Amino acid sequence: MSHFGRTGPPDIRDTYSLLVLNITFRTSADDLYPLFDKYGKVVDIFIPRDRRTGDSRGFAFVRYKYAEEAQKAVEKLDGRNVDGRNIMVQFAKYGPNAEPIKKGRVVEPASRTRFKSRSRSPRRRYRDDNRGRDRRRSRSRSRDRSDRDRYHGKDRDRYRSRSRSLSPDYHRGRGRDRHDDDRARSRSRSLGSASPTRRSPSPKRSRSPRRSPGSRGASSRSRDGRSATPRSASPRRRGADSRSPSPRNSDADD
DNA sequence: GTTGAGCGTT
Repeated sequence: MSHFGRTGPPDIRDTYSLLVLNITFRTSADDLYPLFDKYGKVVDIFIPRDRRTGDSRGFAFVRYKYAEEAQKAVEKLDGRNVDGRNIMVQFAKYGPNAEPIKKGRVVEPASRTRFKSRSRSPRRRYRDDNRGRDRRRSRSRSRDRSDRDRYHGKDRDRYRSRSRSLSPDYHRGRGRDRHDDDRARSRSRSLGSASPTRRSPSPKRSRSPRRSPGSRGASSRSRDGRSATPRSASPRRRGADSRSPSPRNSDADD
């Protein structure tokens, strides 16, 4: 999804990709376009975004028509303050197909390398030999937290259902079974071989042991539409829910 | 609303 072309990469055959790092998460291609376009003909600008969230990942790719212009932009825009943060512009070493770009050859003088060395933090270390996507996973520590949080939300349902849809191997192996197993184990641990007597901590402290996984499970199931059957659980649940007209209003225990 | 090493989409 480029701002110039809605159909993926326009033409990388005669374009030089530049990698812009350290940009703010709110910086968009439109914000970088005028900056890079000033130093050369920008063919296209692409900013990788999260598939789930859709927000910028913190870096962008700027495609130049000529390497010389790209090189110039790298030297000029590299370290430029954008939106409050200094961006880092450098030639992209890898293409979209995980193929090394032969064109975007880094041609920087030795003197400049030294200059950049002291200007740049040594912490920036390219992957030694691993170029797989594993790095991507561990790349976002903070992002992982967000993703994890999301997994606890509603998005999780979407992924799960989708996974099952395009995962014939898991047609009925993992996923649900695993959940069941987990639940079964949980239950078994609750009142199973675990120490039942020892399981009782200070009774006077445990005032609200209402933390039961059943609540979540029921909710999840409802979403699935599998065991909707409100009729089955109706009799019992209705009684509990029907505590509204309960004559016990003096019981302010809760 | 947050975060910060890094390499990309139809």
